Amino acid sequence: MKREVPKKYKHTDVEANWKEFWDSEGVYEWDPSIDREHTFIVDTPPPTVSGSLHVGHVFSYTHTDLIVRFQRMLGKNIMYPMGWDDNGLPTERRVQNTFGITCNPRLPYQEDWKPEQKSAKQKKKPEEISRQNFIDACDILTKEDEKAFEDLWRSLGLSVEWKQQYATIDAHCRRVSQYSFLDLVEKQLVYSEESPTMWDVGFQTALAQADVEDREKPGAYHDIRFAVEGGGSFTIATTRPELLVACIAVVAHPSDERYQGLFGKSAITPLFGAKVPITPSEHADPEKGSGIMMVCTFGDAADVEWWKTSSLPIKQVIGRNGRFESVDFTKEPFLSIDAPRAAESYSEIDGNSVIGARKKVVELLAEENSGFDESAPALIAEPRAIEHPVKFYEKGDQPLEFVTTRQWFIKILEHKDALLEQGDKIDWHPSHMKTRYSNWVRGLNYDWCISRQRFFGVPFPVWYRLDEKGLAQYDSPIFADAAQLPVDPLAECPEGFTEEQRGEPGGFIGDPDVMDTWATSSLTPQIVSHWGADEARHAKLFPMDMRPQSHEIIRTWAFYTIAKAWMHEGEIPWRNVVISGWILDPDRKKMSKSKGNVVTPGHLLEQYSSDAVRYWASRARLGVDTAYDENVFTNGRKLVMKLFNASRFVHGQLEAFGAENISLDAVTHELDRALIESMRSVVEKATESFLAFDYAQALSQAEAAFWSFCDSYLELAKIRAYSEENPSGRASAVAALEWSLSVFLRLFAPVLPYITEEVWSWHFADSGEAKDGRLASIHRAAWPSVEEVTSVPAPTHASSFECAVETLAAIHHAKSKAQKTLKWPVEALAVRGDAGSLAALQAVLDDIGSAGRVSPDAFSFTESSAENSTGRFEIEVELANEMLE
RNA sequence: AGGCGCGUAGCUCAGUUGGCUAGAGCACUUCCUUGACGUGGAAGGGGUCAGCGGUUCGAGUCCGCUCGUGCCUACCA
Repeated sequence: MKREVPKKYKHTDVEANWKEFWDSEGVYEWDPSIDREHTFIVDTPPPTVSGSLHVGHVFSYTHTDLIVRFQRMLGKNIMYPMGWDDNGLPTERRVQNTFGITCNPRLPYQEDWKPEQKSAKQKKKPEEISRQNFIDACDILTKEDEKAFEDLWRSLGLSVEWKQQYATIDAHCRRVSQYSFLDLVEKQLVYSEESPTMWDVGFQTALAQADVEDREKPGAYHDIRFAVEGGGSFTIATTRPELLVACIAVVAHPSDERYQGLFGKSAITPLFGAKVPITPSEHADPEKGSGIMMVCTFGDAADVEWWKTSSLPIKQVIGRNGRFESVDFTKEPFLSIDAPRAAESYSEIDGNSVIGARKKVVELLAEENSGFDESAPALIAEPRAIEHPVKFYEKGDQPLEFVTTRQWFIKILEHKDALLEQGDKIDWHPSHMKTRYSNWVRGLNYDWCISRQRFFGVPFPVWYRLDEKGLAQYDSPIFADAAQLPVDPLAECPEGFTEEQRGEPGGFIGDPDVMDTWATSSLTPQIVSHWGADEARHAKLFPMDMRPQSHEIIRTWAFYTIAKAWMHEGEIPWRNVVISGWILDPDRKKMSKSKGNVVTPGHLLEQYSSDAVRYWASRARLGVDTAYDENVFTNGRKLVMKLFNASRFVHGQLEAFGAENISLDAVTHELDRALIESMRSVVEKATESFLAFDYAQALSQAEAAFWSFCDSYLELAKIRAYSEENPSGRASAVAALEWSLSVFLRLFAPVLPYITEEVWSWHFADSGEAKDGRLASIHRAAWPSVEEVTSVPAPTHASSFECAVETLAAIHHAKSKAQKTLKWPVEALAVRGDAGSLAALQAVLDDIGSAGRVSPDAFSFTESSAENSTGRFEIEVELANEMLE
């Protein structure tokens, strides 16, 4: 598109214009007819559609776009899709709050139902709706956000292929996710099991190891005396006295001298009078506490591990809601030697939360006769306060408990080695990020629990038969057929059954759970490739080239994606992982919504321009955290303005000379050849950096070269460039200017897509080759290459450019020192230097003369072989007495 | 407690496999102005490269230790 050259640069106009152009011309479209080898595929992170994006998102998404734009200019067919993550808890909560609804998966779908904004009063009594209606409501709400996100991405100039969009809760993603589950069933990589699992009592759902984090919390050691059957006692220390009722054993280290006499005997728990074995176990640390400890089902992960290797029963006292459940002390496993007394004690805590129960138990333990040995309190001292790590669901606010429930798991523990190997096959940028992956895989302790007791998400394509008594037959689930997907087992019935048989003895029930949101997110490559639906497309798009993401989700998104790709196809999902750092606030804390220190990007794009914001992002190397600093936006804007002004000047010369007369064959002047020589090296270095995903270095190289081009070359060559008396010198300068500008524009195009496209359109869009019948865009132009100037010889003297710059600098210095304008004429200029440098200098003397206002006869040269400490030359400048006309 | 980073000018950061007098931008000081650009240009001040020790002809760069800082993982009796 040919554009008039504006006098002033108004980024808002320019950006609006080109944004529209790129879209209407399909500049960023993926061409399905091109083969894999010439295609570059990105596994774009689908942003969570809840609330708003902040500068941290702008930062990392720009990094991806830089690499994509570079690859596109290398001639690659680009697949750069965009997804929206609207699956899972954040959306569930927001839809509930906005529409005052709640999901009841047991309700039937109502076709004509529409969500409405509700008053605060109405929201107090949320309307119950079916799962599919809830998903519809989510669609409606997230669509608005997605539109806002898309607008921002477009403004920022992300060269996304907007025809390739997905949302993680849409039918396509649900199908892929369920298809993945069925494939894992077939490969026997998934199983369901009733076992103690990490459980959030607030959200009332099972969790996976990756969802859990440690938080430092205050706690207290309680020293509690246990009686020994047949006489005697010992003291354990615990931070969880409320779990005393769930104690199944007492253990000490086998080598611990203090307890040798107790092994094999039974202990009697205080308050509840349960007889539990005293056992030697490596699990106990003699150094810690009293060296002897109680094992409860379940206080922590160690208890679970220990219990698994024992043959002891489970004493599940904490229910799904985190409250203490009723217990019968007259029967196993809770059988007490004094059941009435145990029941009386327990009546105090039955139905309490963990916190309430703890308080009560401590009070009870402090009473006389609380133990079963002698008439003294079992709690033998005041609790000792400590700080200790406690496991929490990362989105939760109550400590996790271990609750025994039936869950689906993906087998990852037995495949650690294979998954480590897969990690090795991928190139990580920066490379040390692979260590985080490896550490995580090595440290895994649980298979991947993928079922969640939530409503909004991808359901399991599974039903269970009910026997005559109405009990579910979990051992022989009925799986959906791949052709049925996506399926909602609570709304649809399995083959061979009718809806009337749902929940009836001899009938069936649907699996009520939904999958972990990562079970779907881990399939983003397969979602984009249409795995299982379009094998030809899948073959063209999988595995991908690049996964951009941040480092805190290596343990989740990267790990799960690698695991799924390996399980389904024995492949790596992508060849490169590209990790952006974080944006830190001025106090060097991570910018995040929860900390309330976020900066939103809208006004920055307005104020500084999209190019300037992209410049800011482009300066940060991969994996490096960056402090938020608005000065960098200003630098970016200055670069944009400089490009605009320098281009305006060059364009003026090209117009005046006549575009049709410009030829690289005319580059005969020493200075111009020296410029092109230096450009060759810039192009090579920038290309090398970009190929190594180091866009920041590529930018820094291009930028340094460009400012030097403006300050030195343009100053030296400008007079010759419009001198009509010197046609060959002029032709040489104009051709050098044209090529150099085209190189700079293309080097900056990935970083500054708007200004470069704008300037490109003034001159180069006409000469550039239009592809596919589309109008030429710089973003479809070829990445600059030294091949373009093979016809231009190297300069005669390798140092002529440096000699010119040094001499001009000396002239400027003299004028600056004398506080004169740079246009002040020079009376005499004496240069001392070695013969080679003097020869190089003389080859470019005409330009120095015109730029420095030195007449040809004012120069004098003296050969000197002496080494000079400050430069190539010793230069004496004598200024004229007065400014000439 | 282990692992991985980081510590260079007042601020934000470069510094490639060890190699001339350690760089850039911003900020600061002084000056220049009208034909690409004051959103510009020129000149200048400012650093015991966290500290200590080692290898080397030579260390910001390699090795060891220490300190500070951040993240990841672990630690729940």
